[in-house]
Amino acid sequence: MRDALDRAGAFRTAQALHDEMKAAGETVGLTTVYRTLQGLADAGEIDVLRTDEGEAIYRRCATGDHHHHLVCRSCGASVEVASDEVERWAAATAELHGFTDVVHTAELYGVCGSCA
Amino acid sequence: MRDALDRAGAFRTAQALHDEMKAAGETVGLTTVYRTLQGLADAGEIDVLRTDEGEAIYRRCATGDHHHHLVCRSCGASVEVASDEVERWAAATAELHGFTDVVHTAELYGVCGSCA
DNA sequence: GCGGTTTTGACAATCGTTTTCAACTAGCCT
DNA sequence: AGGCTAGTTGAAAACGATTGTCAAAACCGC
Repeated sequence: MRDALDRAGAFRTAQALHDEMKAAGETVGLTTVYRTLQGLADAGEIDVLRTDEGEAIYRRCATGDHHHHLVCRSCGASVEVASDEVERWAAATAELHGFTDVVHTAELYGVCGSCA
Repeated sequence: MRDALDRAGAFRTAQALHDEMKAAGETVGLTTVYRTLQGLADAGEIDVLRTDEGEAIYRRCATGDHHHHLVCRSCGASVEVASDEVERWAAATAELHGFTDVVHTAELYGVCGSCA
């Protein structure tokens, strides 16, 4: 499964991943794909985002550290970006309004150079 | 419907809103709630986010301008925040990696002062 | 009132995801 | 080997949010 995600090198839905694994000759059930993805996500080995339509998309990232993504909405390719600015902004904003235990999401969606 | 959202003053799922409207004595079908919310969202009159679980949550915001949210994960209360820093970061990052037509999301989730 | 359009909402259908459960494996003890 | 147990698998059923269907109800200009 990790292999399949690495092969993709981009964000994929569980079902897309399943299709690709089947196409690659692997015999695996959709249930197992969901289960394994969930496990990897819980273990922090892969990142999970939600599309506008609410579908979960998964990606194996180079680092387990906190970071954000610049995702191509056409092919799913993505760049991992870290940003002190965003971290500082999030922390400052949370404190300003008296919120605690704050986590943040910050993702960029566009069209990559190859797809344009 | 707008009234109900205003009354809530916070992010709500379609179903929660439906419950609250029923409780307030309004007779309205869940279908209509979904339909109306969709219409308002398309018209840019309300904001839509997705929870971690993929559910859509809706909120009537004070401004139609682009902004982000600091949302309480306990009661749904939220603060609208605008940030030049984030806008600049998004634009610069997109350009750096050759992405075009980039939109971004940036939301903060925490626990508000009243709920803490 | 009266035909025609629009809005409504109960219900069924859809779709992503999770659960169930029986079949299958893998390991392990003897 | 043979048998026992625990863990893993995947097909099919269940689930929950959302959307589609369609007939009934409300509205409108006449």
